[in-house]
Amino acid sequence: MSEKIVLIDGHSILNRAFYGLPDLTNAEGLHTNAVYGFLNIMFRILEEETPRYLAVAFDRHEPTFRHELYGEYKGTRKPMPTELREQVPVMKEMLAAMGICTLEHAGWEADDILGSLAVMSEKKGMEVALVSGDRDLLQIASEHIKIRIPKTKMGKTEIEDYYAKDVLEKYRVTPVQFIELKALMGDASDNIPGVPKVGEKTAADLMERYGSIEEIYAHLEEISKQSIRESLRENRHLADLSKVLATIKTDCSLDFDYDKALAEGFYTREAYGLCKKLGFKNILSRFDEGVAADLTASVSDIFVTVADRKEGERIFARAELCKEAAFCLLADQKGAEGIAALALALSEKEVCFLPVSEDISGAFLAEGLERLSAKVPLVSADIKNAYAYLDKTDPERYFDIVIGAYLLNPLKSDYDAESVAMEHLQLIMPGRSEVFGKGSFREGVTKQPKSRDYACYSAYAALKARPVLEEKLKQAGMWKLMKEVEMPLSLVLYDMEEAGMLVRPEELRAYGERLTGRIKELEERIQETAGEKFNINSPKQLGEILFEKLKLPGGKKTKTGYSTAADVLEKLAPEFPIVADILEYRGLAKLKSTYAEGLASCIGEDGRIHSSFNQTITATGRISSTEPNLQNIPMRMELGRQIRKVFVPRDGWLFTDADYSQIELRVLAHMSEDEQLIEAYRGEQDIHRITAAKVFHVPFEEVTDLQRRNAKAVNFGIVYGISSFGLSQDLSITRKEAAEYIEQYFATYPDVKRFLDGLVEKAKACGYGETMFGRRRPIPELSSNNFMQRSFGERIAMNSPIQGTAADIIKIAMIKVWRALKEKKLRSRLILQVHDELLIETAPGEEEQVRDILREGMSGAASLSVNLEIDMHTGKNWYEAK
DNA sequence: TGACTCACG
DNA sequence: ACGTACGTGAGTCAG
Repeated sequence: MSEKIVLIDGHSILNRAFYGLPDLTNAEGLHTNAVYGFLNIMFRILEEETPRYLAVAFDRHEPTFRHELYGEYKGTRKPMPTELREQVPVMKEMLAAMGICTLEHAGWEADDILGSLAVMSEKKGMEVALVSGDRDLLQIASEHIKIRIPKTKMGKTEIEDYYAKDVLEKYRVTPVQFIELKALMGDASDNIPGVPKVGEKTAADLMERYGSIEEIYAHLEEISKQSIRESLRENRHLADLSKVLATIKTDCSLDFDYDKALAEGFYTREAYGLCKKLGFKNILSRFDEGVAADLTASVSDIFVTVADRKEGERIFARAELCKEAAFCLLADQKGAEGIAALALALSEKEVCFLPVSEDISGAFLAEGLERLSAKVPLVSADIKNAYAYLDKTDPERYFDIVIGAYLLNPLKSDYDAESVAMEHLQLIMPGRSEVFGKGSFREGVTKQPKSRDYACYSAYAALKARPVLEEKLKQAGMWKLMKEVEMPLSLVLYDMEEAGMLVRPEELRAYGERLTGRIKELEERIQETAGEKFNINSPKQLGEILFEKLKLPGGKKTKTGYSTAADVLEKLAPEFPIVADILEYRGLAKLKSTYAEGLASCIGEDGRIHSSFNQTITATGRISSTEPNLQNIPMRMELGRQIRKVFVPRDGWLFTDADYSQIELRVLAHMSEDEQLIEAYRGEQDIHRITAAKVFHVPFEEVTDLQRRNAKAVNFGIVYGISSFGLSQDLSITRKEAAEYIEQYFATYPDVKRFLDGLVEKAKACGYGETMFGRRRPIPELSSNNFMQRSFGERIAMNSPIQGTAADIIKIAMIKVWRALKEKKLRSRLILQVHDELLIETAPGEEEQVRDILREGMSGAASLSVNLEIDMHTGKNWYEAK
C-alpha cells in the first residue's frame, strides 16, 4: 500500500472552524472556538486517513507574486475579526506543541505551498489528502490527490471529498478547466477581477461549450448575447490576468523534509498543558494516562462519587437545604429498576455522583429525588424523562435547560446538556456517545469511570445554565412562555405518554390481513401488465417500467430518475389502468406497513401504545409525536380512516374528541385585524363559502362547489405564505389564474395583505418571526443571496407566526384542560394532541364535565377578536369520536 | 445514510 | 432567471 500524506490549509480551516462554532472562551477570556474546531477537524481526518505524514500550511501576510501582477490583489479582503486573529498564534503554538510540521513562506500563499507539496508527494507515489475550506484548491485534484472540504452545519461537520472525477461530476469541468471557469467569472473575495458581465451561469455555459478560454475566444463570433460578446472582446487582458491569478502554483521549490512531518507523537506534555489552559476537556481525553498524570485542578476534580448509603442520605439531606439544585438522572428504562445513577449539583463547588451499587438501589435514588423535589426547585436537562420521580404539584418551579435552549433557538437538531453547555456556557463537557457509546447507562456506570464526569457535568452545567438561560429568555421576552407554558406543558406531555392509548390488537391484525389479499391481487395484475416481475415499492424500478418500458408520457423530474409521486401518477391514472392499480397498491402498502404493522409493534405490555411527545423538535412551536407517530393516523380516505376503529377507550369508557375549527385562519383574522375577515367569522357560517362569495362576487347562496374549493385552497395558501406557483400546482390551474385569485383575495381582505407584508418586513429587520405569545423562530434564509432560499424565508416569515400562535394556543388549552381534570379529581385523562385536536379518554359519568372542560379550556385559551370555535364528538372509538 | 414517498395538521 | 406551497415522522430502497 502506498504511503499517505495529509496536508491542511491552516488559515482556511481555522476560518471555517471560527464561523462554524459558537464563541467559546477559556477561563481567562481567550477566544478558543477556532482552535478547538480546527483540532476536531484535524483529529477526525487523521482517524479517517491514518496517514504517515502530516503538514499544515499558513499564509504570510506579505506581498506575493500576485500583488506584482495585480496591485489591488487581496487589497479589499475583509480584515480578520480580532476574536479570530488572536487565535492564530495560539493555533501555531498548539501545532508546535504537538510536533506538527507547519509551513509558511514569504512570497507564496498557503495554496501554492500546498499545491506544490501535493504534486511533489503524488510524484513520489503517495496518496494525498488536502484539507481546505476553500474550493480554489479543487483545481489540483487528481487521481491521487483528494481535496477534502469540511462543512459545519448546525454543529455537525460533514466533509466533501473530491478526486478529479468528482470535480468533473459536480462541476462538469476538469480541475484544470476549473481555473478558467473561475478566471472568467472572477472572485471578489480573492480579488480576481474576472470578465465583467460574466457570472457563474454564463461562465459555466461557456466552459461547457468550448472547454477553454482559448477556444472561447477562437469562437467569439458564435456567442449570441451581444453584451457578453462585447465584454469578452474588450476584456481579454482581464481574462488572461485572472487566469494567472487564479492558478495555484505547483512548482514552488520547497525543501521539505518528510521525516519532520511524521504524523505521530502528538500527545506531548506541552500539548496537554495547552489544551488544559484552553479548556479543551474532551481533547484531553485523547492523551495517555501517563501524560495526564500531572494535572492542575479542573472542574471535574470536585466531582465526588458516593457509594455508601449513609453518605447518600447525608447528601440528600444537605440538598434539601439548598435554594436550588440540579440533577442528572441516568435511566435506561421506566421504573426504579431502570435507574443507573443520579448526579446532584448542590452548588458550583459541590457535585455528587450516586451510582446504583450494592448499597444504593434505584429505588433509594428515586425516593430521595422525589422528596428533594417537593422541597427544592430543581433544574435538569430533559425533565420529562424524570417526572416519574418528581413531585408533580407545581411544575413551574422546575427548569429544563433543554427547553430553555430550544425556545432561544428552535432550529437546532438536538438538545442535550452537552450542547447547552457549549452554546450558553462555553463549557466543553463529555458527550453521551463519547462516554457510553451505544451501550446502556447501567453498563457504562459499572465499566466506564468517565460516566461520573458525564453525569456530574450534566448536573453542573444545568445549575450554571439556569440563570444564563433565564436572563436570555427574559431579554427575548419569552420568560412567561417558558414558565407558564412550556414547563407546565412538559408535565402534561409526560402524563399523556404515561397514560397511552388502548388498541385492539386482534382487530389491528384483521385490518392488516384484509389489506394483504387485495395487495397480492394488485401486485400480480401490475406485473402482468408490465410484462415482468419488479419491485413496485422501488421508485427507481417503477419509473423505468412506466416511462421507459411502457413509454408513458410525462416522464422526468428528480435528480435520480423519474418522479413517480402521486400527483404525477394521478394525471396518468384515468388513461392507463396500470397506473391506477399502482396508486391503489401504494395506498394499501402504506396502510399495511406503516399503520397495521408499525402500530402493532408499538403495543406495550399493558395493551396500550405509549407514544413519545417531543417538545423541542419543531421550528414553529408545535409538538411532535414519535414511536409511533400518532399525529398522522389516516383520516382523509375512508379505508385508512377505518384504522381509527382499533383505537379505543378502556372498557365502559368513551372517547371525547374536540378540535378547533380553522384555528390558523382565525389567528390570521385576529393578528391582521382585517375587518372583512373578522366580520366573516362573526356569522359563524362556512368561511370558505363566504370567502368564495366575496372573492368571486357572487351571492353567498350561489357559490358553486368549485368556487368554494378554490377559495379554500387560497385560504390555505395564505397561511402557508402564498405564491402563485404553489397555488397553481394545488388547483391544477395556470400560474396566471392563480395570481388572479390571490389578487382578488387581497382586494377582499386588504389588511391581510398589509399584515403579511409587514411580517416579512419585520422578520427581515430582526431576523426572526414572532408569535402572539412571544415565541420566536429565527429565519436565516431571509438574508440568503439565493433567490429560492430567500423566497422560502419570506414564506416562513408569513407562516411561522400564524402556525406558531396556533401552537401556543393549543398548548395553553392543554394545560387548562389537564389542570381542570386534575382539580375536579376526574378519572378522565387527556391522552393525545394532534395540532388542533385534543382527545380525552372519558370515564363513565364524567362525559358532561369533560365536554365542559374541553369547551372552556380550548375556547378560553386565548382571547381573540374572533371566537375560537370547537367541534366536539363522543364515541366508543377514535373513528366515531372524530 | 439520503432520497423518495406519503400519512397527518 | 430562478423552481416552491407551511410544519412534522416512518417505511422503503439503494448505494
